[in-house]
Amino acid sequence: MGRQPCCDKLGVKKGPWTADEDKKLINFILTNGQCCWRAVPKLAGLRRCGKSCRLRWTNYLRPDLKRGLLNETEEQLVIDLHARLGNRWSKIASRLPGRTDNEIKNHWNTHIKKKLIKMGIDPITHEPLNKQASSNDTSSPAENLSQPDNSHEVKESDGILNSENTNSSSPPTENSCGEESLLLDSLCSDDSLMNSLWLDETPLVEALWEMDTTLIAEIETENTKNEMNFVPSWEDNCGWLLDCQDFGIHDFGFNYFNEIETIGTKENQH
DNA sequence: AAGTGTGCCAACCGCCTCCAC
DNA sequence: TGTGGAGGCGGTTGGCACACT
Repeated sequence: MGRQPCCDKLGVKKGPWTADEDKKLINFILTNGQCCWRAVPKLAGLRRCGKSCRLRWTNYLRPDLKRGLLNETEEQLVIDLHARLGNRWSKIASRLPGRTDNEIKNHWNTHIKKKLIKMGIDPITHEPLNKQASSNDTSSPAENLSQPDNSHEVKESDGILNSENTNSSSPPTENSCGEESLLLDSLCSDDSLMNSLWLDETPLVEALWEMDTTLIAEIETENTKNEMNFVPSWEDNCGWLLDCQDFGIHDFGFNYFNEIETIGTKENQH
């Protein structure tokens, strides 16, 4: 006997989520919090698999999500992190507040991959496609990628990033500027952070957010006219709901959210 | 205007890891 | 220590929207 499916396949709905289903799921999560996804569909009155609910929530409904295309800085960060971490999308996503692993994965496959190939860089190894010609050629396109080192296939058991030996303290490239260089500087110089990524230390998330907020402050000071929003507000993140006519936002606006939250808080206090 | 091709992204699938028992 | 269940993760796919002919 094989493992039982995560949910009863019979009667489980698949395909795109409807506004009503979204509403139910949001309602339930805000009231009860995220726990026991398997039970969520039943308790929330959804004919969905628990996994599907979790995915829908984490990838689409979570209020702290940032929507829209990745900006250049984020893209650069993704490239750099990918060079070090490989296809560990969830780890990469943890470095980009408001972005999901799925979103980053999609963006990588549809945009960045092609971009890198166009630039003559192997998106898998991050080495120039004609690497043999000049592995240390500073005029190679790789320069534009903040010199992603070739040691991205770091042995996890080492516990120490090989990149430490290569470019961890190297100065930013001349092409880097403004917020990009700030982000990348921080990334390159923060070896302990990268080690944490590999060691899966629990305080990582907090550390990352701390670092990001520091960066935001720096970046905003640096360029107040820049429209980057690393930590969008609740309204920013939920703004899309307002744009969503199908959502019936008249009866499911922020007041609704707040109401649910209040109820949830009260209930949790019991 | 209609048909076809391409790009994009939400969602699914199956494997892996973690943890409780 | 072994086993099974639940959640997490990464790869893949289906379908919609837009561009092109």
